[in-house]
Amino acid sequence: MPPSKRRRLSRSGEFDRVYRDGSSHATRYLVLYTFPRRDEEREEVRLGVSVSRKVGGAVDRNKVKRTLREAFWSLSDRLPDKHDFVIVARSDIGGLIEKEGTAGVTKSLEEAMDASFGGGRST
RNA sequence: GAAGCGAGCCGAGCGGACGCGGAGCGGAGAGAAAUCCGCUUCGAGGAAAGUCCGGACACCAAAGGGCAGGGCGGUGGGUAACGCCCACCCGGCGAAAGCCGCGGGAAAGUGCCGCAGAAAAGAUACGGCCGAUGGCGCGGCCACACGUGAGUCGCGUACAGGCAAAGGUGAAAUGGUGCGGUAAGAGCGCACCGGCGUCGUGGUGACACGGCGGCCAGGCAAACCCCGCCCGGUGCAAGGCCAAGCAGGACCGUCGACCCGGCUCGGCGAGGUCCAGGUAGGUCGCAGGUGCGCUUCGGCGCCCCGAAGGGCUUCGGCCCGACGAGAUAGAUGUCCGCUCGCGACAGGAUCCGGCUUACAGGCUCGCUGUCGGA
RNA sequence: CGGGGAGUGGCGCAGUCUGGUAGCGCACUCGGCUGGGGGCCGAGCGGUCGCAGGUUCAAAUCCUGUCUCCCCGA
Repeated sequence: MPPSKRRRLSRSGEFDRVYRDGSSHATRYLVLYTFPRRDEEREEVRLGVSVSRKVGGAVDRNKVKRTLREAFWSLSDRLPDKHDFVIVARSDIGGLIEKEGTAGVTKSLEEAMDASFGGGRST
């Protein structure tokens, strides 16, 4: 299992590349963008999270980000190498976390992943 | 006791596992970089919030004068400063403790006061009231020259004149109520109340109390304005350093451009504007300081007390003590066990002092006496 | 993080500076012209002026607080 530290997107250009050239799949609670990187040596998976002010205040938004990251890296077995991902939270996700916690977010994220690149990890 | 009022404080705790951000140490690798591993340690709030004020700090050459512009507004203190705080005064509310108030000037000027109403700011006209005085008319008495008036009385008229109470409008009508007074009336006179001026006393002062005078003065300044005090602009995306990268051209300018927020005086002194092209990375700023707590000393204020003295609050000084967040797509959770009242509002982004707004529940101290009990 | 702007019928806007009547266009309803539709003409319906306090006799307008939305700045 790869460690989860600091595998983050941090530049505006990196986000723009994923939005523009990647593919997207949405559920009621989130949108998952997927972008396969080419021509780079690094094989790691990276994640960016976007939570707008519609979701809530600073406390709520930090909590959504934490929960999304935790759910994402708990599914790291399924992730293909050399890909960048961006998860955009939709405004209903606050209620989901309050009712079902991390498990509900993980389920919603799995739905999006199924639609994006199918079942289990491809060798 | 219930209710109410004021001030201050807390705002989940403990243990375990897995994680997150910073710093330090050790290790892997080759030696200091990058990366990875292990250990230690630190890691959000009373409002961190809204960004409404005030400062620190930084740059604009220095941060200069005048005008314009903006802010504040009872008095006296406090403060680095404030639009903040404290005490007091005045006005309003409450039975009280207390609470609330952008609370200077309307006899410097300008402006506004819709509808209604006679009238909305010099009050005057309008509609009215009066019949004391004069005039006119009629009648009685009186006089005589017998149809006149120069006298007198009564009635009428409203011509001269007197009056400003009543005018059921309005948010507001040149003071209110009562008595006297008069032809009718009127602060015309008197009593009480309200307002103004002046003098005296008390107070640092805002003001308060008392005496006297006289009835002259509508409201709005969160309308312009006047008076007093204060204010240069921009904001850490300020700004300094380093690295990477590109391509130049046109015009203006030391005969003084650009700039100093606007105008002007004055000043600075070499670059500026536009088009095209390139890059939007790192690091410093970035945290121990006008801040907090305790004791003591001193000062302002308020309260208790016969006095000596004491209590509260606030500011300043000395000593002592505590306090290690500094991120940069941006760190505090998840799961399990236990306790209780089952946990609200909500998280740094340069820092500090205030204000305002949001908030489950709880604690401490002081006060009031509409209600109940003894 | 800092700086600015806007909330008025269903929609887009005036009115706010200078306080007393909330107005315009489109849309909607009814009637007329037409064989019918469109179009034109006439009449009508519809607004807590984002919210809460304050000043004033009187507030969409002036003042304070608060909520929402939008724009700009390395």
